[in-house]
Parts: sequence; C-alpha cells; structure tokens
Amino acid sequence: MPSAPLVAAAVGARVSLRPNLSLLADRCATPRALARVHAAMIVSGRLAEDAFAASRLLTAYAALSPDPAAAALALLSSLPCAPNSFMLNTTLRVLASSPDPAAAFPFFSRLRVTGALAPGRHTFPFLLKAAARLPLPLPVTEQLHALAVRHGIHLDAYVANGLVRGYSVAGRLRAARRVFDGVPERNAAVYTTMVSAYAQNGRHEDAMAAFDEMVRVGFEPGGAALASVLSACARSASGGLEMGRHVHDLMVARGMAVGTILGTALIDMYVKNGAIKEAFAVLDGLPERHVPGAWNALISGLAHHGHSERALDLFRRMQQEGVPPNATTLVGALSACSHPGLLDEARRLFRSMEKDFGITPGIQHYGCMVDLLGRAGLLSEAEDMIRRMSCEADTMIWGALLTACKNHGGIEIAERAAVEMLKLDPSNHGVYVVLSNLYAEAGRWQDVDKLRKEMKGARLSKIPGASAVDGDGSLEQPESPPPQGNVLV
DNA sequence: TTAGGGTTAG
Repeated sequence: MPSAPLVAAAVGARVSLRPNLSLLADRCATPRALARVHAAMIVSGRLAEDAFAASRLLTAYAALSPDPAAAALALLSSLPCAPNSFMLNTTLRVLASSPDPAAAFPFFSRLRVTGALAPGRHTFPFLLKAAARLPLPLPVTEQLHALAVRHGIHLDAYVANGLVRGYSVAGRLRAARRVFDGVPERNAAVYTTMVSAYAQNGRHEDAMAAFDEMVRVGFEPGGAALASVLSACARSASGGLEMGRHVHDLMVARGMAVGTILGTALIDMYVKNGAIKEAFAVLDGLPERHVPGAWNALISGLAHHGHSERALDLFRRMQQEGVPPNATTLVGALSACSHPGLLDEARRLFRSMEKDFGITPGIQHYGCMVDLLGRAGLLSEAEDMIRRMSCEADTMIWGALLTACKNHGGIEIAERAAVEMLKLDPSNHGVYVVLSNLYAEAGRWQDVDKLRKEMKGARLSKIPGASAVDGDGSLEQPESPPPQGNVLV
C-alpha cells in the first residue's frame, strides 16, 4: 500500500499521470513503483470511479508481490468502491494458485452468501483449479460440477477443462472422459488437459490418441501437450517410438524451439524406447546444456536399459563439461551401479555426494545403496544404513532389505525389517509371506505356525480379492474418499 | 481495452 510521502508525491503529478495510470500499473517492475501508481490513482479519484483501472492494479499487485494472495486481498479490502466480478475472479485465480488453494473456498462462499459475485464462466475455472490442488480433489470437484450444472455453464470449454482436470487428478478418468466427450465446442486447453490426464494416469495409448485427434482437428499443440504425449510415448507398451518420432517431426516442421523441458521429454522418449543414438543426438543439439535435466533423462534411461557403463560415462562427461549434477543425477548414476552390482563405484559416488556436489542423500539414494548392499549379502550394513538415514524410511526401502534377507537367509534382520514395514503399512500381508517362507526354509515350523495365527488375528488371510479394474480396463478408485463436508456452503 | 489450459528427468 502507498505511504504518505508517495501519496504526496503523486498529488504533484496528478494532472500528467491521470490518463495513463492503468497502463502504468502494467509496466511497473517493482512493488515500490506500483505503490506510486496506486497512490496517484487514489489522489486522482481514478481508483474509485474506474473499475478497469482498479482491476489492472490488482493484477499488477498480484504479479509483483511475494505473497500474491495477501496482496490481492489487501487491495480488495482497501478499495473505496465495491469490487467488480473481474477483480473477484482474479482474486480467486490468485488464491487458487497460491500455496494454500483451500483459501479460495471460504472466500468464494462469502462472495456467494453476500451476493457480491454471481459465479460465471470465469469463476469456475479458478475454483476448479483450486479443487484440483487439494489433497482430496474429488468431493469439491463434484460439488463444483453440480453447481456449474445449476448455472448452466458446465459445457463451457474452460469450465469443462477444469472439471476434466479435477476428475483426472482424483483418478476418476471415466468421469473426466464423460465431461470431455460432452463438450460441444472443445478448445486447445481441454484437449491438452485430456492428453495430460491420460498420460498421468498411465493410459498411454489413450493419451496418444487424444493428441492425434487434437492435431487432426486443427489445434496447435503447445509445450504441455507435447511434453505429455512424449511422456506417454516413453512409457507406452507399443507404438511409442513411432508416435514419438512423429511428434518430434511435427516440432521440427513447425520450427518449435526445443528447450530443456521438451528436450528432456524427447530424450526420455527415445532412450526409453531403446533409440539411444537419437537420444544422444537430441542432447547434443540442445542449446541449453548447462542444466542437468536433459542429462539426467539420458543417464537414468541408460541405467534403466542396463547400459551402466554408458550411463556412468555420460555422468563423467557431464562433469567434464561443467554441468553440476543434482539429486536426480545421482539417483541415475547410483542406479547405473545397481544393475551390474558395482558396489565399490556406488560407495565412492555416495560418499562424494555431499563432499563434492553438496547434495544431501534422499530416500532414493539410500534405496540404491540398500539394494546394492543387500544383493552383496551385506545385510547388517544395509540395515545400519537405513537406521542412520537422515530421512524417514518407507516400505520400499525396508522391502528391499527384506528381499535381500530372503535371498541371503538373514532371519533376524528380516524379522526387524518386517516389524518396521508393518508399522508403516499394517495391511501388507506380503511381509508375512516372505517371513513365513524364511522360517519354513530354516525348518522353524513353530514360527511358521505362530505367524499364521498372527495373520489370522490381523485378519490378513481373508482379504477379499477385490479388483480396481473396470470392465473397460480403466483403473478407478474403488471407494470414495472420506466425506469432507460441503466447502461451498 | 482487463480473466480461463497444460509440461520433462527419479
């Protein structure tokens, strides 16, 4: 907010500033410059009489402030007149993309109750964006869907786009698809969201088909659609390389700049499909080679394919070229060691992480080490490593140790790993199976029997074999998340 | 004259 001296300074500039204030607000590069324009708007009376100028000010404040949500709300409450729907919707947008998207809902409820805002087709996209960013997106998305139907705007392409996104992040692909199919006039946004909704839910062939349709009906795919479809091509069981090449050709034909994100997506697509030469060619052709992203995709992809030496060579080349490795690079390099069991090389890398690269090991780095130690039969060392980790252990890492115990017959360590796994996931009956087999192999039949009784006590032996796969092969969550109450009043 | 989409490596 403008200070008294700024207001005083603005009074002097009153006449000359008046015509261009809203344009000036757009061009301000610093909050201080903006506060000066704001002050001028106050003294000229422009803020009170011109909703357009006030709106530009709000957008400019949100863009410049380190806390856009607070800035937008502060400006709203300081206004001399009632804010218009543009400003309120803009504030909703700011809240929806803030670190606390849930704040959009009490704000919206207040506006509805007081009648300050009639929700329209610019309101729902922001509310749905906030809903999609909640830990449990489904209940609010459903409530907003119902509300949009009541307002008769659920078929608007941007509203539908928000619904598709909300259902997709909630894992409700069929609902997302139904909304998408019902949109009479689709736009590039809703196509893009559909492509990424597939890609992100493991429906790679569907993502490729949606992309194909998007291009066929004449929409220009942007970076997000391209990155999503390339990700699908990288993971698809069949036809991924062909489609990926086609996408790459399309990018070249349209003269699109291949930056880090698309370059990384292309490399990932090629290397995951075994087209290693082409993956290297993309990396070598990238203009921005000093960022680790694209290197990481290639290193990890090579490691994934069992080309450990090439992955480690590339890791060394990266350092020679002065590209700083990050945490992901080290996951790739360590997993390259993992496949052929290069324990010494991995130990050296692990030690150098903090010392040479300033990277604190995370769960995935520890995971690689535990895997390597476990496969070498160094079970105690693996257990020590898990217990001394700076980060929280998960069931994956204890599971790696348990598997190693299974292969090397370490019953006592297996028992401790099982206890830790069951603490984290009491319903994991695979733990009992592994432990039971270990006891049986050692001829400890009393322990096998005891374990069986424990399983019965925990009702683990009679878990029904429910399937989460629908008739059409789509994966859906079998149950709704717990009710969360109506956040829309 | 002001607003709406989406993304890569592990």
